[in-house]
Amino acid sequence: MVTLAEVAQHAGVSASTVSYVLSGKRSISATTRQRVERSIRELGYHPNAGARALASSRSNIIALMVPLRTDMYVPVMMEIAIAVATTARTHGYDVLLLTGEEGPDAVRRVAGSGLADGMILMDVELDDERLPLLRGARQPAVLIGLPADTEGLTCVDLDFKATGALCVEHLAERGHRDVAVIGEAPAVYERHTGFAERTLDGLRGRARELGLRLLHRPCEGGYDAMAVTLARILDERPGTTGFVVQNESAVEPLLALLRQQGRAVPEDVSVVAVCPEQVAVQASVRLTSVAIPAQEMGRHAVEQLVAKLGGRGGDEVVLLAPELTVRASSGPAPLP
Amino acid sequence: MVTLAEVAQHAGVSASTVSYVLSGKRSISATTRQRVERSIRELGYHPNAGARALASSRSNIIALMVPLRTDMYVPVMMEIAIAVATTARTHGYDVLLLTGEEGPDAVRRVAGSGLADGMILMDVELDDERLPLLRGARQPAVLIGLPADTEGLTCVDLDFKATGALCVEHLAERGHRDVAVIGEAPAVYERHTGFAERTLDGLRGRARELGLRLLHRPCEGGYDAMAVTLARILDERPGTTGFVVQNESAVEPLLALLRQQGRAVPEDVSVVAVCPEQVAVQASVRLTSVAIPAQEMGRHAVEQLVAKLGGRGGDEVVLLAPELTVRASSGPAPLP
DNA sequence: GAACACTGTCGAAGCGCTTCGACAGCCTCT
DNA sequence: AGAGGCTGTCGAAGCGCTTCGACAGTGTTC
Repeated sequence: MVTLAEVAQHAGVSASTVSYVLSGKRSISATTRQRVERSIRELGYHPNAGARALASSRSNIIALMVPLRTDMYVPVMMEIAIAVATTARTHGYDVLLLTGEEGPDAVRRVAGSGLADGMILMDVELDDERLPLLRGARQPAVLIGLPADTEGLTCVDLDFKATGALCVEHLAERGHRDVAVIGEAPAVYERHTGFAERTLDGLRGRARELGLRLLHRPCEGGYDAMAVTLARILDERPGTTGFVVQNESAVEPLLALLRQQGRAVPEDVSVVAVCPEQVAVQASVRLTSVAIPAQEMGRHAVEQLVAKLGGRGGDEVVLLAPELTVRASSGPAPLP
Repeated sequence: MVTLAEVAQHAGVSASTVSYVLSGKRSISATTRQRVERSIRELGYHPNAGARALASSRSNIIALMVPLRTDMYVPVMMEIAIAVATTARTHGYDVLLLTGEEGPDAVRRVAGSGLADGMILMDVELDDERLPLLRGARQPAVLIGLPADTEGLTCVDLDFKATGALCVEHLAERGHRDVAVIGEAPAVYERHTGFAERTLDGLRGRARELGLRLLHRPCEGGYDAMAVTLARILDERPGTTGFVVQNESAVEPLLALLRQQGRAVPEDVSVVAVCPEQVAVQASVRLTSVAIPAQEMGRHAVEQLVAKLGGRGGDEVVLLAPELTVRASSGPAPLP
C-alpha cells in the first residue's frame, strides 16, 4: 500500500501539497504539480477510501435502494441501476447497492454510518414508510417515482399521467371508442405503487374528456393469466378495439391470444404498450408504445443528487414528458 | 453524529471497551456489556464506516461488477445481483455496484483504494483481461462464470456443459433425431462468453454420443431475427423435430412462429429451453426447461468470497448441477 | 500461602487523509 | 521605499475507530 506520505517524500514535497494537487483546492505551481503527478504514477498510488472518508466526512458513495421484488419491470430496474452507476462514476461517485429488504433500517444504517453521502430510492410507494426518515435526514435523497406527498423531497419520474392520456389520445384519434387497459398485477395496485395509479388517472381522465369507454383490468403476467383476463374483457365489452398494456409480461401473451382468436393487429384491434423501447421493437408485432426512459431517469436522479450534494438545487419534482412512437400495432378502428 | 467516545462516556467505560463490546473480540462482563448496549441504543449510535475502514483496513464492502451490456439475460443478472446483495448483508457486508464500463481500471481502483474487501465479477469472458489483475491482487475475488483458465481463481457457475448434454438426452429419449439449437446472439459467441460455448460443447458431445444430428444457429432476440433463423433451419433440415433454445428473447417468437406455421408444440415439435424458471412458466406454452439458478449462483459466490475473506477455503470451481423440469413443450417425436 | 494463570478493563498509539492557519517570497501600488 | 496583497508551500491537528500491551483483581494449584 503506497501512502500519501510516501508520494510526498518521493516528490520532495509535504503531504499537504500532494493532497492539494489531488483535490485542486489550492493553487499549486505547474512544476510542483508535475513532479507530484509523476511520483503518483511511478509509485502507483491510490488514495485510501476509508482515510479520505474519515478526514473529509464524505465517502463519495451514493446508495441505491432497489426493490427486492423481482416480480415486475425487471429490465427497467436494471437499466436504471446501470445508468445510475455509470452516471455516478462520471461525477466521481461509486454506487452502493441496497435491496429493499432492510426497509427503513437501511436508510438509518447508511445515513448513520456515513457510508454514503446521499441516496436514490426506486420503487417508491405512494405512502412509503421511508419518507419521514428522508425528510428528517441530513443526507440528501432523490426518489425515482412519485409518492403521494412530495413536500420536501426531490423526485424524478416519467409523467405517467400524461402517458396514460397520450395512449388514450392516440387510440381516440384513430376512431377507437371502446378501450381496454391491461394493467399491472393486482399486487402492484394493492401496494399503491404510484406509477400504476397515475397512469390509470391519466387514462381515465382523458377517456372521459374524449368520450371513450374505458375498462381497466389488472393482470398478472404470463399466458394463462392473460387468457383469463382477455376472455373477461371481451365478454364484458365485445366491441373493444383498442388495448393499452402496461404489464410487459402480458404483451406477448396478448398478441398470441389475439392472433389465435383471429383478431388481426392492427386491422381489427390496436395495441398500445407502455414499456421499454427494446420490448416494443422485439415483440412479434412491432408495438406502438410509450417508452419508459429508464436510462434518462437514472441519469437525472444522479444529477439531481449530485447537485444537492454540491449545495446547489433544492427540492424539485422532475416529470419526464412521455413520447409515443407509432409502430405496427395500431391503426384506424375497423368500421362497425 | 454520535461517536464511540460519547457512548463510552455515557456508559462510564473507556472507548476501547465499547469497541470490544461491538466486535466481540475480547470478553466483556455481562453487566458492562448491557450498560454499553443500552447507551448505544439510547444515543442512537452508528459506527462511522470510514473510521472503521481506516483503523481496521477492512471496509466490509464487496464489489460486484455487472456487465454494462443490457443485451442479454437481464433478468438473470438482476436476480444474481439481488441475491448477492441480500446474502452479503447476512454476512455483514454491503455491495458496491460497478459496471463493466471501466474494465480493468475498476479492479485497480477498487483494490488500490481499499474501497472493497473483495470482488465478484459477472459475465466473465473466456480470456478476460481482468483475470491477470485478479490473480495478482491481494483482494480475493470470485467469478460468476468460467474463464478458459481457472488456475488460481474461484468460480461459480451453472454446469452449462452438463446442461447442454441434459437437453440433448431429454430429446433423444423421446425419439427426436434432428435437433436445432437456437443460440445466443452472434456477438455473444464472438465475445467468447464461456457459458455459450460450454453449452454448445455439451450439446454437441452428447449428440455425437447418442447419434443425433445437431444444427446450431446463433440468433439475436426478437421476432424478426427468429423468423429468419427458423426459416433457414427448416430449409436446411426440414426434418427437425426438436429445438433447444438458449436465448430468452427468442423463446416466445419461436413459439409464435411454430404456431403460425401449423406446427403444434409438443405434438409436432418439442422445445427445450435454458432459462429462468419464471420465463419457462410464463411462456405461452409452459416450457420444458433447464433452470438458470440465478439466486443460488449469487448466494454461492458471496459465500465463497466471505470464506476467502475469513481466510478459509481456497481456489475452487463450483459447478452447479443442472436440473431439467419437464413441462408442456416437449413430448415424443412424431412418427415419420 | 506463594506462584501462577485468567478475566475484564483501560490508555495510548496509530490508520492515511484533509484542512486550517502560518508564512516566506514576490509583486504592485502610492 | 514601505505597506499591503498574492501565491505557493508547509506543519500540525484532528477525523472516529481498532488493537496492542499493561495491569488490577480474582481464582487456581501444589
